Amino acid sequence: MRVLDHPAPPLGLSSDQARALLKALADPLRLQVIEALGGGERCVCDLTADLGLAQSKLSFHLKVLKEAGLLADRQEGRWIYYRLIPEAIEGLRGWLSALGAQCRKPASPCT
Amino acid sequence: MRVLDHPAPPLGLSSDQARALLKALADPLRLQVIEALGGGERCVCDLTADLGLAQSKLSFHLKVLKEAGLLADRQEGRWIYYRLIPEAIEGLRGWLSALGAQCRKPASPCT
DNA sequence: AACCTAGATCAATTTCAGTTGATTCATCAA
DNA sequence: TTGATGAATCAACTGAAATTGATCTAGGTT
Repeated sequence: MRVLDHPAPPLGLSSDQARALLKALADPLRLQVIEALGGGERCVCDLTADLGLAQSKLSFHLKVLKEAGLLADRQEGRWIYYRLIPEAIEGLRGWLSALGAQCRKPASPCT
Repeated sequence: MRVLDHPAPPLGLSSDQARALLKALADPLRLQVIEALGGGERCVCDLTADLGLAQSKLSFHLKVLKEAGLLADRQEGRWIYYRLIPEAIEGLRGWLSALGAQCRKPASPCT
């Protein structure tokens, strides 16, 4: 299930949606991919070369990122171009801001 | 190494720091902990009870979150209180906003 | 048609994070 | 001091996710 397929509960991700995004991002290789795509759309062959990865390895991680809703792809002839979906990142940012909001009050001391 | 121990490169997290935070957050149990602490500081015994976790299990995850720089703890008698470090969340948000910025340009077609 | 290349997929393995239960440590009470 | 409790730590186990190399598919080319 794609995280962003849902019409979206009014606005703002559920915990689970956020966690899926976090998990997808929390891998060194995938983060490199994300950062590489931060500069704009790229084809798989370029990514493979730039990151120096085995083809099946990259393919695996692209799939994970795509299924998480972070990437979209598009075919053109025999090449496939991947790009970031900025709304996914934006959604995660929004979710994070809800977290930090009200956490500064001290504990009710423990009995 | 604590992610937030560094005086911090001017402002803004490194990739590695961001990844450490993402990884720490990308676990269902740890996310529950974070959300539980969103309401304010809590002692471990309360968290254990609220989340219905084995003690060593919670302890393990608290450690992960603390080492990632997301939580701080404080001892009071025999109890230990944990709280969120909102700056960590804030830092991650900032890092995310840098990502989505310029990713909308199409690929330079692949040769 | 035969062939080549970009990329996805699959099965087998490896790796590593999370779980479990036991043990240890420290603080407080009797 | 002894005993009890809150919490961290450790070693052994489990399982999910990543890596690897091979195979498969589809689009182009000749």
